[in-house]
Amino acid sequence: MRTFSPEQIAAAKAHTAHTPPDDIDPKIEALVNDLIGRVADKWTMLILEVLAEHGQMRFTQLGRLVGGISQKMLTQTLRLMERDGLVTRTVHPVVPPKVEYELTDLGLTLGAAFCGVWIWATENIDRIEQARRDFDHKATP
Amino acid sequence: MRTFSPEQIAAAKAHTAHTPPDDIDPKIEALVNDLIGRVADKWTMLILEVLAEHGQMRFTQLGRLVGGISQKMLTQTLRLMERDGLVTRTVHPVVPPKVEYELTDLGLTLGAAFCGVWIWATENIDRIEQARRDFDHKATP
DNA sequence: TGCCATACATACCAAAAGGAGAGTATCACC
DNA sequence: GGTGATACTCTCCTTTTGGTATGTATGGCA
Repeated sequence: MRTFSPEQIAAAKAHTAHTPPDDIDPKIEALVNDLIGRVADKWTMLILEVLAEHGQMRFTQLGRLVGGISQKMLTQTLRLMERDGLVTRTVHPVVPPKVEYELTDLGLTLGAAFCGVWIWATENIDRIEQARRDFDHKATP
Repeated sequence: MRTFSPEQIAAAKAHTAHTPPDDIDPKIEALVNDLIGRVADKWTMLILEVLAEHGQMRFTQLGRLVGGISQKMLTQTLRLMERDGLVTRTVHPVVPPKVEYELTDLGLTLGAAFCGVWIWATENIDRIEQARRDFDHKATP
């Protein structure tokens, strides 16, 4: 995980920098909220991470590396990601079947964007666990 | 939405820059994955956004601004966010009750981290909708 | 003497998510 | 002729999620 090149991270930061985000079109906003809901999904994020780390990969291997994902969820999530243009799916017509998945440019930039959240989580996990302990302690003294 | 100060964004970017993310402690990784699953939730993100935009706010008003959220989900999500140390909850012992919610520093930095994803979504929504149209077109010609 | 406002808690119910397991197609290999 | 490998799909079932509707406490106000 967290394996985005410095160039990718720099690109993401450049985006963040040059956009003064102050539009409030309600229609766009709804679309964006939906999109975020779609993309901020557990399996989507984990698959994104594995593909960013390992590049092109086959179905079963991908499932192993993600860990704890059922075939159903893996297929489903990969299809949605393909539909959104985040991954490419190339079928090699051989027997036994061989299908390879790889991130598109769009997928890579999304991975870079999520990188900030991932870093936030790794950096603040201690504070959050402490906050939880405090909260639970106050609740049940 | 998208109302983080330039300083916050700069801080988030600084984080992204100085951290060479190459640890692979499996225990930490699991914790981080859980945390992300917790935090990358639809209502959490929307509440975060509203609080970042408007600062301190009361329960009912917050619900109105988030839009489309039930009382149950609002209470539930706010409790979880409070437990994680993302918001403070101050009860004014008056009648009728008055409770105010406000982001903590931790909440603000999380908002800043998500900012990149939000910007990614707004910038790429057209490409994604196009990708979806292409995909659906190929599926049903 | 009601009635209202606020910030919940609680109970019930419908819908959706997601896991387990079996089935399928095809060819190579033993 | 039977077995195995791969990438699925399909069905059944359980768990989770989330909405609605209702209850509650309290004091000011008409």
